[in-house]
Amino acid sequence: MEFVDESSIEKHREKIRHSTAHIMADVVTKIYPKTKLAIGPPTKDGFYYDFQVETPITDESLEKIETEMIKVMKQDLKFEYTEYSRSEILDMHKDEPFKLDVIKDIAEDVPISTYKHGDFEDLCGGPHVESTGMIPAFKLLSVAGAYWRGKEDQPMLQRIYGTAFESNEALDEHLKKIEEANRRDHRNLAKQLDLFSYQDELGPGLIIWHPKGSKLRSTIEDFWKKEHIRYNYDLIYTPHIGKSTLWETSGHLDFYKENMYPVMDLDGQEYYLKPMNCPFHIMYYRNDIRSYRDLPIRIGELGSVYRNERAGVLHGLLRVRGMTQDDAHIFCRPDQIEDEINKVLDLTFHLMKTFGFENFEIMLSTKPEKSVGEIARWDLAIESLKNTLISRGLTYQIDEGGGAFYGPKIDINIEDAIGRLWQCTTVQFDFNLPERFGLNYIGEDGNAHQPYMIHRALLGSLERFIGVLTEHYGGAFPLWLSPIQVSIIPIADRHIDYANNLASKLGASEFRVDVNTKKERMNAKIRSAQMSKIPYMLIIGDKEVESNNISIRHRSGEDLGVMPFDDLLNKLHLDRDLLK
RNA sequence: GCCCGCAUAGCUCAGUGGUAGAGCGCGUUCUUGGUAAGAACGAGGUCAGCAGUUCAACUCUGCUUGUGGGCUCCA
Repeated sequence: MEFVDESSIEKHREKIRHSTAHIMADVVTKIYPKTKLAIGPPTKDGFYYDFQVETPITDESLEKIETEMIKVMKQDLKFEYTEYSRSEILDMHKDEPFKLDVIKDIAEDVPISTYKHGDFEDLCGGPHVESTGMIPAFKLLSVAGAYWRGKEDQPMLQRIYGTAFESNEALDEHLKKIEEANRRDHRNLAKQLDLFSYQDELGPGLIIWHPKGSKLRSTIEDFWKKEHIRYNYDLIYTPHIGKSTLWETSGHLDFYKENMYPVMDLDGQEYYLKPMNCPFHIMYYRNDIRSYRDLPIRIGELGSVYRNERAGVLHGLLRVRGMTQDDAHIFCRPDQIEDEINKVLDLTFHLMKTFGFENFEIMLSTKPEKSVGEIARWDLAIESLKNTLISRGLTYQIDEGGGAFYGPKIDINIEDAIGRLWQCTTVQFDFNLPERFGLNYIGEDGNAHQPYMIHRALLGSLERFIGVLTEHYGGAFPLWLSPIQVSIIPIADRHIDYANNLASKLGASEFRVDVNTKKERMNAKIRSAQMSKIPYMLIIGDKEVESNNISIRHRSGEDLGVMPFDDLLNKLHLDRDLLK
């Protein structure tokens, strides 16, 4: 079978996957007779089917289910389409509560159909492949829990995930992609590269940054600060706790309390650990009378915040309880909004491209039903966001009603080396806090006006960003980010002095250098540097000492030859500073 | 928070109702070597924690904690 374009292969896969889900449901209902069926749609990468079963389905059961599915496929049963009247359908499904729920949502005048193969008939609009024999390649992947209709107050169902493809080759390719993603998992790489850890005794979602991870992080922080100063931000520092009155004014105690750590009592005053930086930046803004001439004011901080994330959502660096946001709040006049958004986007793309991200997906979220702030402000803000995106020629999707209650926002997802999207950047208007804190500036007319407030985090949080960055590079960071940039490998002990001397000369140019003086053979030292993904290895033996040269090897395996120190330094500078 | 797994040495993992194993790493000794692992010896574990069943629990049961895959939520 050949496919002329992407969309036709996608449609074909949908049919295969949907059909595979039916076959799986067929088998599951036979192995677990009291199963109630929920829904089983195709997804971007495969399919799933949700069941309510009496005994939990385990990973071991998957094999059995697969085996039975293959039998059904071998029988090559036709998928037969039938339309029913509403009363027939309701009667057929009287013992299937979830199906009844689905039927309720189907409009009265629409015909209701099923697809049947063998003796298994499932409520379904199709389409399907012609028969069960037309599933070229499939695999069941995992079992998971899932709420009915994705709502927490609904029953918890058992979900089986699987995937199916038009050929074994395509399936293999997909499985390899999953493997590749696992190979890049930042949690494993963090152990291998000794970047960070989290430990039982500490508490979940709290990160200990090891020296190498800290080096990576501070390199990012230094770069971030330098660029923010260049883009005319004022960087400040604020405390980690604040009095309850602050959080009452900000509204966090009303709307965000369940995410905040419990109250601390001190001298009869209540304090809270901060879940966000905004109120502190506002404290700075409000510390002085502001003129329209002062605006825009851009206040930035690498602000550490603590949030009581629900235990089940924690995940490595990507979801933690203590994190540092690359936060900033911009206070500006209405006529400055568009320019400010433009500048934020300039800075975002500049940072992201420097970190090696080239492709982005942009979401614009508009006013939800429940919201604060005048309509005119919402309209102006949304228009400004749109105009800026359009004038830059950026394509974006609109999430209608997806904004926060306090303002519209742009989220930017970055695409990593293996095509996955990660949400890092968020640019949000806030009509709530300026109102609550009574922020103002004195306008040209001598009257007080409320400033626009834009909240933005570009990397998101350093934790998440470093997690993403680690997976993007598979741990092989570019030179400027590598915790150790150069490993010097003396072949024998008599070369150590030369190696140390070389290390201090490179150190003088601010390269991060390690001299491997272990009692190992050169090959073992190379291997060790290789496993640590150190970009450059400098081999020092008799030949180098005699000729006053250095032998260079790159972690790619390439032998870069022998050169004098000045050439080496130029080469490293070029890689670190110009190719960055 | 909810569903289902998992928890054995610093790391990756075997293992049995009758008081614990490998590889890597670490230490010592020998070896001083040319681009991905030189060799020998040695140290290292209340088998996550607490309770229960049992003559006997690392192994079975329950709870707790942590963690993995998801759901929900989110930087």
